[in-house]
Amino acid sequence: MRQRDDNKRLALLEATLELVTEQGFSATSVAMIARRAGVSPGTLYIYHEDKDALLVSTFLDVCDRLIDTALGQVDEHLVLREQLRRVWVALFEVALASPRLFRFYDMFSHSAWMTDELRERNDQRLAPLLEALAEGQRQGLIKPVGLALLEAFLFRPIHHLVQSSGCHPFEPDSASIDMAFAMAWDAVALKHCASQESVS
Amino acid sequence: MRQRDDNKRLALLEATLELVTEQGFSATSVAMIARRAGVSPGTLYIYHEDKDALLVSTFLDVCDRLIDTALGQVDEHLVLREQLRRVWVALFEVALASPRLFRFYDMFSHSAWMTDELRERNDQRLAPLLEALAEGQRQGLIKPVGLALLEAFLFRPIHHLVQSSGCHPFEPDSASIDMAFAMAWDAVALKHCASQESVS
Amino acid sequence: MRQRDDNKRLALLEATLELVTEQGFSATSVAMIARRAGVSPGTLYIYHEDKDALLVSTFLDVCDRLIDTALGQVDEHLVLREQLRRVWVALFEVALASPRLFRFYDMFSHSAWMTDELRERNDQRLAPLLEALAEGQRQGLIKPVGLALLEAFLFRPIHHLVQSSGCHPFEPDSASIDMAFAMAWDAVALKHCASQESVS
Amino acid sequence: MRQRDDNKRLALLEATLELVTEQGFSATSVAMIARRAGVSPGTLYIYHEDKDALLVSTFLDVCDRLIDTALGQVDEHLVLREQLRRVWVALFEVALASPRLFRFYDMFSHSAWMTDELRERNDQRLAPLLEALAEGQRQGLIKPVGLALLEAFLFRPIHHLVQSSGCHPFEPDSASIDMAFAMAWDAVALKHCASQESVS
DNA sequence: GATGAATGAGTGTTCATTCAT
DNA sequence: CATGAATGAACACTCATTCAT
Repeated sequence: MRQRDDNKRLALLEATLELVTEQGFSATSVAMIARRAGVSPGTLYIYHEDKDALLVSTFLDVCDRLIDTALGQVDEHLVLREQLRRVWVALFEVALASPRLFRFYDMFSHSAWMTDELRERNDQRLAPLLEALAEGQRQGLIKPVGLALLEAFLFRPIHHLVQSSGCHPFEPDSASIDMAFAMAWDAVALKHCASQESVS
Repeated sequence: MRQRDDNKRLALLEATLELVTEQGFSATSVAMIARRAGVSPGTLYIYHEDKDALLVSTFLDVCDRLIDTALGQVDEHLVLREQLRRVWVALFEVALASPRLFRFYDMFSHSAWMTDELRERNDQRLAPLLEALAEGQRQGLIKPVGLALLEAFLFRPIHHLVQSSGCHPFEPDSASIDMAFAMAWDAVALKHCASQESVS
Repeated sequence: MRQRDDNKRLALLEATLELVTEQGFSATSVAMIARRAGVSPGTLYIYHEDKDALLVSTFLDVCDRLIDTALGQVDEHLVLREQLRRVWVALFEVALASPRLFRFYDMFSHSAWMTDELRERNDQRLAPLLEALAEGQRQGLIKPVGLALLEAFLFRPIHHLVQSSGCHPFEPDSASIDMAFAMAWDAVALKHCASQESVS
Repeated sequence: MRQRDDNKRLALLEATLELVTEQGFSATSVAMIARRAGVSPGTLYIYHEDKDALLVSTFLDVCDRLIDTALGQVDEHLVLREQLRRVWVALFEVALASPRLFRFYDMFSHSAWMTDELRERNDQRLAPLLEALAEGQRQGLIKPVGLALLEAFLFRPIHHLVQSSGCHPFEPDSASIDMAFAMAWDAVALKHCASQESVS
């Protein structure tokens, strides 16, 4: 008997990621995904219950790759600002290497497949980062506002910038990323005059 | 594709807006839209060339309602900060009144139907607002950064906050909106110590 | 706008009757039925919710044709034995004219689609005939036994005989039918010696 | 298609019997049968050439169990009427013990898988019983009619009664079975007035 | 012999679109 | 202009069968 092949599982996730970001959810058929993954349509259903389950699995895989990238930079020995800067840099680097990751994440999370359950799962996986922010608030470094606001100004802009969609391009070179992060930091930091050099 | 009955045209746009935000693009069939709008599927094709054209028309309608809301607050006689604050407040008000507007905008703009052409059209419609920002940069009020960055920190967060999606709710009362706007302003403003009271 | 076409509805029922009796339920695809009926697969779904509903509708149509044939012979002015004889003759005639009718009836009624609800419906349609039998029992003409037994000996044998399946052929000519009916009558009749000539 | 493990062979037949009577032929997949039998789909093909062969084998197994039950009661030392009565009683007992047997028999024999070849095989297996009837005809006990008619009134009603399908239940207790058999006997017997007490 | 992953043709069903009325 | 019946290609999914292990 053949063993279940992890290569096939990954090939299906990768094919889904590619095709959905190229053509969109509705234009991507199960048959196309199977062909691109090099398996037959029937095989797809050994690894995934149905098309919806495949999309969700792909989303979870994408989320984990992004979240692992971010969490890999959380290091309690560094000051908060430096931790966050490294998270930013790491995410821009992964966006350069695999532009589809953020694209798929955004497509899925704005689709009708997105659920609160999935949102909560990701939030829990991000707990170390969110805890670092909470600690920053307790230390008076971060504005004492709700998590929704911190997310909106710290993380959301990343999604906008890495897709650099449309008319106003953003070139993610080292200097640009530093400037972008400085703006994020200004938004969330409880500032003292001395810190103003962040924009110098 | 003559347009005789404007009621029917609007009913179709409204039905599309409702159904797509409820069920998603792929789960929304032309027949469902027609039924919700109170017309027959055949009639739909008198007003719209095909399903794609209907989705794009709905998107343009949604964009115009949001853009008009924003532009309605641009008033050269006010200082830039106040203009932007009014834009923020107006957008939150419209989000409360018609939550589907932002939801549809985000769903569509992250879908495969979004094109650079559409993005550019919206940018041109937003010209007065973008021009006000450019003037602010010339006056040394706004950080001298590219438009992508200003968008990312001034407008993107609004989309995040009005959907208040998921675990971290954002209650858009007057105080919360002011605080949120203060963060946006801190992100983009070229600050002097005196302005620090924005977070007080 | 086109009107719903009763010819199409009937053509679908007839095509189903033909194909199922020729090939069986599982070997008969929806596409085959549609082609035989001269419509497209999609059209089938305008007239029937799904394949199951089409099969049930065909069954009901078949039942009604058989039941109407039988009930057409019920005439209170005739003695019971003559009424039943006419029912028998009429059913054999319809079996000769449309052999598929009994074949489909039996195939369906022994399949997993058969339900008590359908059985009850047919029983209610047959009420006049069953009532005549009950009256016969009150008059001492028919053995005072349950309906299941009367059915088993009066009607079930018809199904067996009209299909004349297999090795022991039954030629439904006038004399044979009369003999067969005599046997059915002997089974259910509360007999007196005088009636013995029924087998003469 | 070697047979090594007779347990597996029997488990497959039993699983087929159960699933087909529960769900019908088309709803019963090879994978379901294998799972119910506790083997893998591949193993099934060691014991049976394909699905059709499995169904036919199950049918033959069911036929043999029913035919053996009937033939076990044929005893030339008894008068014909008593022989037939014992056949009836035995078949009702097996129907009570294994209701699926008659159900499967009827489902299969009304399906498109039924062939004249199978019918003939069963007929040959039933030869002793049919021969007893022929002998009865020669002795003037049984009406001198074709085998089709004798089958229709002697055996067909059993199938109807043991399934007791639908609205008119038949309780197969000893008295009811005797009454039912009396009706069958009346149908086929060449009667003399003296025998009338059968309905007393 | 036994397994179950793999296959791909085939299924029932949907749906954007057309067109006779 | 308006209708909704009709279409048929395309879809997601199943399943009898094979075969590498």
